[in-house]
Amino acid sequence: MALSAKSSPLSELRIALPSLPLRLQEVGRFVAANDYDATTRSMRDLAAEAGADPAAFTRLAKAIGYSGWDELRAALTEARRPSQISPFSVRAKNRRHGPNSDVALVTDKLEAEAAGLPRISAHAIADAARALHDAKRIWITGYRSCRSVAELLNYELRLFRPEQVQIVGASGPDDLDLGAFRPGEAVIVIGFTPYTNASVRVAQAAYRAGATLIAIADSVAAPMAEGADHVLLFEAASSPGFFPSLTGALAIAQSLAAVTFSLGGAAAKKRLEDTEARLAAASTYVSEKG
Amino acid sequence: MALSAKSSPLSELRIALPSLPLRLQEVGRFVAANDYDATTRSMRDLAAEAGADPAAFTRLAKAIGYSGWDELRAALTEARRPSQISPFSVRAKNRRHGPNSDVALVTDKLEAEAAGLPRISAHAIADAARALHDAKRIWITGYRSCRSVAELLNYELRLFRPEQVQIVGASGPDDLDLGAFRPGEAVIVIGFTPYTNASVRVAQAAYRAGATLIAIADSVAAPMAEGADHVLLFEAASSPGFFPSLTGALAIAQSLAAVTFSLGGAAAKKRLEDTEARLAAASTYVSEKG
DNA sequence: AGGGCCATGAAACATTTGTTGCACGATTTA
DNA sequence: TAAATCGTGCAACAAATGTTTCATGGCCCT
Repeated sequence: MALSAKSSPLSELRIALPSLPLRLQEVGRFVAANDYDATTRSMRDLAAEAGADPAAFTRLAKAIGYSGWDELRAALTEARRPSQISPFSVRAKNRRHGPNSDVALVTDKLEAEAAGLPRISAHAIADAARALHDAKRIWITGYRSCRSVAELLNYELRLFRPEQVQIVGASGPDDLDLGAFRPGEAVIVIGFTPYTNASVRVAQAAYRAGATLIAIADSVAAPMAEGADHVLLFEAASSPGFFPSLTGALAIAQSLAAVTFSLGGAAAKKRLEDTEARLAAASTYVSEKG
Repeated sequence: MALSAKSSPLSELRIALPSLPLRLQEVGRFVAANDYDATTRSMRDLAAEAGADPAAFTRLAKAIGYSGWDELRAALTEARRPSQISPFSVRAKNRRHGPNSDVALVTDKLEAEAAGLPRISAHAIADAARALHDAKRIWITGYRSCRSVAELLNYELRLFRPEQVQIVGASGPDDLDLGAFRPGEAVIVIGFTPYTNASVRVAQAAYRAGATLIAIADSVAAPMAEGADHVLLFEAASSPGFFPSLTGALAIAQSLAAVTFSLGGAAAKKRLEDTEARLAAASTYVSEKG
């Protein structure tokens, strides 16, 4: 079984990389970034594109334990070979118990989540996005594990609508924000069983203020979905394991942001580009290499 | 680029196959059945395995309109090249318009994400979880949109290991935490293209300190994956839309937490129950209705 | 049957491949 | 400061690559 401690050539490369000479690091990075070309094109060809000496590739291979470039490339080729075994056959054996029950747990979890995603209603999301598009201001709420989803939504929406989006409670006690809800604004509340009192309070405040309420929840019976103009459902409990799954909620949040952006048209695009340009100017990102 | 928009070289081959000489048909079938080997191994090598003459490969290539085997192989190689990630601006364009384009966008996004999830390596996650289980302390890092994933991971892990988990930079400047990394501790860094400098700094600090480095990234070539003991890959660019998808990263984070919890056994379970009991006592949750 | 045609395998060809020895320069050590 | 070590590019090397040529053998047509 291929389960042994032997790892892929790319991991070997990655682990050895920091302890390598400068030039070898360069070509090592190049190989890692272009491993498909590494398996198909010639060493000299790669060297020309990487702007390095052909010999460096041979030396790199030897430095990480191969007899030469040929052997390293062969390893990369095998690692890339399309798997002939179907994932189902793997699933069939070693169920539940045994040395690899952890792996089975992960596999189950991922498959369950993948199966859950398409059940999300695309129409409902598109409708909610239109509501967001029309909103003068957008408030976002999520407590406990849902806070992460709330923050991602906040982040993405602020990329192209910086002044009009904020998380409830971000700049002080929640209660202050609750009084600020106005008609024409949108309030998003994210949550699932067991529901936190705080999120329900936010939903009620939004409802009373006449703001557009968008609930992202695991059930239409969720208390924060009461009186909501839009309810977007995901399956929190669909996955095996001990914590409810947030993948569905996150997928909804991302779709919501994407559609809202698309509704924003040229203006939104301009805003996003400005933001990206500012980040680039502040050298937030690692610069691209040739 | 030899010819204009032609179909894939493999279909060209299949079409021309019946009108070819006997021997060339055999070779052609072999190429069609083993096109991965055709792109990676040498002509003579293939000939030996197919039980044919090396010259037959050159003749086959010429028979279907290529200048030689090299050119045919180049075409096969390009046809097999993994779909490259297109930059944001390119992806933003060429969207179809129409009344329901928004709905289509959501559907595309969800389907793509569902398809991407099962590609995550369950083994790698299980291994990383074991490393987390053994770690004396766990540091978590994620900037910009990845911060949301980092915070979810932090939240879930703290449910059963409250004193040993923290987000880098949560209690002051990042730099203070970077000096606190120790061998025996684990550092998780989450990120994708374009990579923030800050996340790379954290990864390097972890490496230098001898801590166990776990990278959750979109590529093995990611700078914060260099020297990492575990790399968990997700597809950020797999989904249509304008922002990279975090669903994969989130699924990894949740699986990681679930497996780590399961490794924690009875002790972890006790911890979780205590936490839940405390939250219930503080009446955080909405009480069940009859 | 004979003559032309084409398919086929083996061997020789010019290129290109991965590798290695060597010299130069930078950095470290005594 | 001198010696030693290491990293690096260049150039020459043998091996392997794809291609071509040539001789052979089978096939069809007149």
